[in-house]
Amino acid sequence: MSIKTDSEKLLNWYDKNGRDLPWRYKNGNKPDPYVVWLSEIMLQQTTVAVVKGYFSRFINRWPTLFDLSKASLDEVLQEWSGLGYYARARNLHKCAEIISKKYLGKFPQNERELIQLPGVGEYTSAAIMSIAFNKKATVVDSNVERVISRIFAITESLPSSKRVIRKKAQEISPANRFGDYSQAIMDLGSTICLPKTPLCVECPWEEICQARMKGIEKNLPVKKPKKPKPLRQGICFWIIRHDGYVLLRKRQEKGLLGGMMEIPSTPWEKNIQTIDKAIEYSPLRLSMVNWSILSDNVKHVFSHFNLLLIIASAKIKRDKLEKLSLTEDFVWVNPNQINQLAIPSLTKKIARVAKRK
DNA sequence: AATTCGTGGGT
DNA sequence: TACCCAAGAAT
Repeated sequence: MSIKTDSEKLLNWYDKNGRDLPWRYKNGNKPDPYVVWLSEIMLQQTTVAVVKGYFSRFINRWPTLFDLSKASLDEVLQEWSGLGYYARARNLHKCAEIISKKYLGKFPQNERELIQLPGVGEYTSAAIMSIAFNKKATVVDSNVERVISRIFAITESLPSSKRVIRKKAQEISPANRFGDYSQAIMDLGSTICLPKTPLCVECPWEEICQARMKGIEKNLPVKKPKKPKPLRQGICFWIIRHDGYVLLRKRQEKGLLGGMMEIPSTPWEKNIQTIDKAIEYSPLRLSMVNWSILSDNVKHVFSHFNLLLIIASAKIKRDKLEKLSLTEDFVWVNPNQINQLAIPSLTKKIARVAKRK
């Protein structure tokens, strides 16, 4: 097998069949490192279909890295709302400041410095190197893992096969057009070398694919079975002030949904508390209000657990309000403006159910 | 090495 | 419906 002609075959296929994506530079135009970086951060563990809208809104609001570096973290989190993995948004904000101040607005052009930036790991540094600067670097994302596993019929399971995969991916990388090649092999994975039903007859690498020769392409890559998601449960508190405003709370900066606004709730645990016990976690005392339990629950799926929330609703009277001592992470919000805040999808979901009650 | 980090499209 | 999966990073 000739490595040179194989990479050329893929590049020829890419020239005709490469995807038309909003962040991708058109013929002749030089890529903007800011655009490459922003899109790559958004695309981490996130589908193209979902990213498109977010990318468009970010670029419209902050056309350059310098614009983004002047935004507050809360503004960035608002715009990131619903995209998930919010540490990405926190790191994005931090990284923008580093690039604008330490690097005077220019991304460094070597992997050693790129990988030190917050939110930039092995994959993303290689993506920026190759796509933004057309320098030699091997991207290994889940597309590449699938393509390489099949081309070389690697039957060792992920993630332990990652080292072999990386080695093979580096061996077959070309001697030029580094950016195009990175995008080409990922396009191949996302449009031809599909997880369930690979379209081998359309694949420029059909003849060299060892898994195809053995007829095992659909079974690769082998993945270690994932463990089941446990169920966590809780009770959240929809607290309505006399003027209709609702009480929200900002979550701590780190960890799950860090820095995002939430409906106050009990902790989320394996066993649900009794209502009386749960209300002890509420910002309000039982004596101050009458709680009603909504008939509709909220189910939500996180990356590593399922959540079931019961909604307890209460209206607080004007004369009780002054007895309320709220720490500064609490805020009263117009329920019709909740969607403009830095909220995760869970908060949006709870609010939708609670408002239609 | 194994966990923790969201969400929604596709099947 | 219930899975699978996604241009992964940080710890």
